[in-house]
Amino acid sequence: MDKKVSGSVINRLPRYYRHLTDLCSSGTERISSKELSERMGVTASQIRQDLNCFGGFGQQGYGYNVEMLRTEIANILGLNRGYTAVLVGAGHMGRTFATNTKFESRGFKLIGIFDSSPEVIGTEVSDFTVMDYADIKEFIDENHPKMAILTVPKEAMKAVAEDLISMGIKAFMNFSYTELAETEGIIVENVHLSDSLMRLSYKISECENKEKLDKE
Amino acid sequence: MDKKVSGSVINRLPRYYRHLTDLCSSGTERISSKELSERMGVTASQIRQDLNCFGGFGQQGYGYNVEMLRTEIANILGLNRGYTAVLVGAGHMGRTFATNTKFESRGFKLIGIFDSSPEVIGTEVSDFTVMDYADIKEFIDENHPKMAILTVPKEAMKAVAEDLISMGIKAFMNFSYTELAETEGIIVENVHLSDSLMRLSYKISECENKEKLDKE
DNA sequence: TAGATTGTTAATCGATTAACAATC
DNA sequence: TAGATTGTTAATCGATTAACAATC
Repeated sequence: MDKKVSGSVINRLPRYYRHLTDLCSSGTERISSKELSERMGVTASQIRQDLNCFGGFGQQGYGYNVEMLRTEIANILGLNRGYTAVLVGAGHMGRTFATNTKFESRGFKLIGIFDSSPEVIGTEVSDFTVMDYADIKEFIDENHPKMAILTVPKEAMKAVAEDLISMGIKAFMNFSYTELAETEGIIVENVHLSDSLMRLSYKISECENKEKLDKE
Repeated sequence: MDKKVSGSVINRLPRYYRHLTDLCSSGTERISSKELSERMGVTASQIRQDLNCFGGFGQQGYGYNVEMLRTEIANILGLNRGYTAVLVGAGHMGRTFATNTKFESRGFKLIGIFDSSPEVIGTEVSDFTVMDYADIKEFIDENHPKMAILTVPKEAMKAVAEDLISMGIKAFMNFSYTELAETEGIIVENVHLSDSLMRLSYKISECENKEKLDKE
């Protein structure tokens, strides 16, 4: 029925959700695509086009009900599903992500944290006791987590990913510098913080070059 | 002279850099756009188009020299500039980012870490002693950092950003859930980890829906 | 009813891909 | 020289914007 929704639209959905959440908590009841577009710095046309990929959530002459639209987007994103997740690698990044992330309101439920280093196994991370990676197969066979968060060193990433794929995990969030390729049937979201840093570096250089040119 | 390079091209540059770094360390000397395209899962055409925004780095009949191309991209990204950076907010995320990030090879040099909480001020984070945020103006006036990394709670983000802008900071990397708008003359790179999580949630739901349909 | 704003179609713009002459 | 592969132009494709009839 629905034709495939483009990647650009999907990438914008979390941003809509974020802005609608803000509007909700500031008590706004209704908003027009025009008002929202001004807040977000996009065109009203784009907002209407994007939303209409999923259905007609607005009302002519009125606009959109903020709370209703927020709920619709949450459903589209699957934020109500509570997919189970395990986190592998309880180093700095793993501990931070496990501690800071509101999994429940982002579509997931964290159910276990694993590491292979003896100094880390058994330590506490935000309500969890870090388990031995050697026991992960048993855990997966029992609990069937939907997703794995990989916060392991980049040298280990590929082996761990293959390992987990062989145990039936089909979705990954990968924080390591090396990227995990999206192969058949496997869903991957790569997070590369250093890419963001490099993009920022580019923008600063570009800006400096422009200033230099302006002076001439 | 150069016309404006599109955002899509810039977004891909760090990925090229990453792959070229891998090729370098595996000792590969030359690569054709075709080979690289297969490794990266993009078209050879796109690679050639992208690179030619910045110059002709290849040689007909030969391809590209890996090391030379990597250096060129590093220069384009400004990774050799060592822009000075301060980090504000030494909570979990701040400490992790300060510790895990290879600033030197990503265009930056971290020169100071700040926080406003008395329990955190004075503690050590990877070679740095956390300084009192109350003293940041003095520090900025003296050292003129180019960029600030914001790892503060979302409630504090906007006030801190305005504060720092008034002290002359023009570029930000923002980790807080609330986004920092790109206003005139201010460069911003927003990193929203929960957006990535939501995108992954979408992809998993989409995939499940498809499976369900296939069964019918 | 009159005004506002949607949903949707059509027009425009930009990005990606294909093709090929230039040339190492 | 012959083969390979670039740089670049032209063709295609997709995404964004504009416009407007439908309708609350």
